[in-house]
Amino acid sequence: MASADQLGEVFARRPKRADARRNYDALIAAAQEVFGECGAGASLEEVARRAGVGIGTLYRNFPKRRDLFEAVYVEEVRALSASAADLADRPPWDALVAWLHRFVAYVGTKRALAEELVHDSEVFRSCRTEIYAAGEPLLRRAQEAGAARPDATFDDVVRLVSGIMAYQFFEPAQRDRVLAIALDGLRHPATSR
Amino acid sequence: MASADQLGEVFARRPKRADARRNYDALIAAAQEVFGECGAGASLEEVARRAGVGIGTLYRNFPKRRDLFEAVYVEEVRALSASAADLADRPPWDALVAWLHRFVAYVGTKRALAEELVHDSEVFRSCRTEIYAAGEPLLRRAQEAGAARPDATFDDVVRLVSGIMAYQFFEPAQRDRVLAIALDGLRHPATSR
DNA sequence: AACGTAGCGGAGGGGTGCCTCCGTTTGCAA
DNA sequence: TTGCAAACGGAGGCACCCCTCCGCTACGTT
Repeated sequence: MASADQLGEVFARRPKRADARRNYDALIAAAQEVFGECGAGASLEEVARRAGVGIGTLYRNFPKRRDLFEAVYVEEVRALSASAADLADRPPWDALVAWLHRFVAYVGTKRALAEELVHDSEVFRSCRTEIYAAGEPLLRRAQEAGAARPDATFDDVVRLVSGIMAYQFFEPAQRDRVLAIALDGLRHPATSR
Repeated sequence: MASADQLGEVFARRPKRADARRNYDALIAAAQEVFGECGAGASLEEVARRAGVGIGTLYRNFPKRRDLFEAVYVEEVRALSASAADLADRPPWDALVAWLHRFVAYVGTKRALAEELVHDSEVFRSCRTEIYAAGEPLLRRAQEAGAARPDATFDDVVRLVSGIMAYQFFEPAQRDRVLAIALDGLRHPATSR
């Protein structure tokens, strides 16, 4: 699979020596934090600082800004896509909703990142494929079971949910209420209520 | 009304001398452009440059970064809130949907701005009040007519719609499809379909 | 234990943005 | 027309960031 190749390729860039690997991982963790807080425009020196690592080390591991973006992004995608597997035994609609809730958590901080990468990045395309491979069957299953409206594409659903959740909700109850409205719209007309 | 006071106050900051007024307006127009393109982190010198004005002039009119944000924001809000009036004669549901479409256009580029201002700004709160004053009656009317679900607050609707639209849609048809799904969820259960 | 090398880190040059300050220009009232 | 206060604009000081380069460190091997 082309997508697996791409993701594996990024993964394979991890260094082998113990200290180097530690730094690499610390950098990705720090980048997740910093990008989450400051968006894609965040300072790389801040990332290095927070990782407890010299700026030189950052640039050796990630020569271009985009390389760091990609590595962070791939890390997230791997986790999300893996999480689709353990939903197979749930009822179709529940499985879809549960996965979308995880998707929401994933997309929350990664918005800015995605927008940065969306411009011609092979890796980004692979990640999309990966996510779609994980989530699309869940939607199809719900549609085949008559639980979800048949005219919605998976891409529609992704945009529906991820957009809503990108906003900060100070009140969790409201977040659920809004998501519920959206999901009601996604339900199959005959089935809803 | 407290909100009108606040908005009027910002409005009153406009300079009186003809050349100064021209520059002030050019700055706001340029800022709308630049913030739309680059987000809230955009360079103020770029704004001045694009307005064809010295950086000093920018800082005299808007001593703090936030002042410029507020002025741009207030400008948008005035337009949006005014636009609710000419929907009064449409059927309740149609009026709501039409206004939400305008809201979408408004919110598209102002996302970053809003996030910047949301942290303790009196003016921002006034703008919220202003928008809610314009939009909330439309929702209430639709709910009273039995066209919209009664458990949704106006705040819910704002978040539902604005979140979705914050993403760029390359295909307008998809944007409409996604919005339609969300609005279906907003419809009253008994009325939908 | 000793060594070769992969990896480290931060100094530093270049660039950009923020904001202030002040000599110059210009609108407008008399 | 003239005068002056209001407004202009950009030079410049400061801060931060990007990225490169190279002398030093310490990992893992023998």
